[in-house]
Amino acid sequence: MKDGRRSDIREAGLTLFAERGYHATSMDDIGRFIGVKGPSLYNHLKSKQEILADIMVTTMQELLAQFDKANSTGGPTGRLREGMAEHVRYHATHPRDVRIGNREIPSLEEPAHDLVLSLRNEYEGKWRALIQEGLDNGDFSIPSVRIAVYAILEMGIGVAQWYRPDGSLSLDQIAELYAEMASRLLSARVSKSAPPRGLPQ
Amino acid sequence: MKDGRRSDIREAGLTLFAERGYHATSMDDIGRFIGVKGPSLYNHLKSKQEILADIMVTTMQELLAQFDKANSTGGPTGRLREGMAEHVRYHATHPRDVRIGNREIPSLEEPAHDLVLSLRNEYEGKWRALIQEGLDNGDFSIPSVRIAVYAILEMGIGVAQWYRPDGSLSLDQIAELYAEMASRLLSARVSKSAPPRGLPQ
DNA sequence: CCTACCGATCGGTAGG
DNA sequence: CCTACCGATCGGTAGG
Repeated sequence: MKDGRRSDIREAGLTLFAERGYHATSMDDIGRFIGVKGPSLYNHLKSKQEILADIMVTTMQELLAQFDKANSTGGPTGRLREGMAEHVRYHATHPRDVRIGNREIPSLEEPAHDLVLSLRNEYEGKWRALIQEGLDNGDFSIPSVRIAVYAILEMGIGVAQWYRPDGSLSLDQIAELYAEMASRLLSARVSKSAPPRGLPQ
Repeated sequence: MKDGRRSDIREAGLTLFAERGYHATSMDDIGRFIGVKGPSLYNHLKSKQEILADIMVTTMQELLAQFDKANSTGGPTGRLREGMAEHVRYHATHPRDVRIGNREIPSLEEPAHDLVLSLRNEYEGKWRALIQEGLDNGDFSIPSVRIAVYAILEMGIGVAQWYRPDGSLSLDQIAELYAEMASRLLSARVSKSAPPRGLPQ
């Protein structure tokens, strides 16, 4: 059942699509990356498009699953901090997936295109619900839930563009810093259940 | 001197590169957009790459010029608010340019590729200087200037993806909202020179 | 501004 | 897994 070649091809697609883009990567390029000729890839898949769809759908499903874990218990302030930390951790540790996910939407064909868009909407919806809840119970203060969600998600996505594992801040420190920035952005009240942990400086 | 066709071609490139991507747009597509055949374009330019380079270099130069105007006078808090409002206004009103600028960097050839990267560095450097100044004089409080700059710029860039002129908030209201979010993110002290203007709700 | 055409490259198939 | 090859499409040129 486990097809090792399938995951080799996926890995090659992740690297090459992220570096050059989908349309600038040929099947020969992908084959060369794993040491075979282009046409040999068709023993493991039906089309180039299949590689892209697999990457983009799986990425959104993983992101949703991670968020659900972080968003399961506690009040809005604590869940905001945990959710943001997880959002940042995911983007920092999956830079190729995220880069492709934000860049190749026009390159996706149906039905994967619609599926990915609906998964993105689902993810945004979970965030809207969380922030709306905090607004309703007085934990947060912000003029527009929708715009706050855009701002918070977008600033976390950016981490994928600059994070390096050998940087001066650890991933946990960076995740905590973004959790703090998201809290400030919403003027979140300090909660007892999730006190801010120590930040550098 | 004014070659009307040149700006027609640029406009076509803006629309098509933003929608489909550079490599997924052919010279015939661009020609069709302005009502000529693909080969006729070569009377006005030397290569497809020239269209992309023109778009990306001009965009970064405009963004830098806009920032310099907004960042010219006052203390860090006021300049932060004005700079952020202008950053957001530019991204909201140039969605195609910005989308191309953030997506087609790998499609750019030298020397334009290096030029655009250095213009981006210059833009980030101006923001770092502004925030460092506010940190030094006690207007701002944030553990990492570099990460705060990434977060602030990135959340403003995101506006290009969702802003519509016929939305419920005006562009000035949106710009002001982002200026407020950036201020909160930096825990900016309220300054006398640039009091927060009225926000919706 | 056009038609005709070039060499190169593409995704994918045939056949072994 | 390979070689050989297909039809289509690409950016760009020639020549008018």
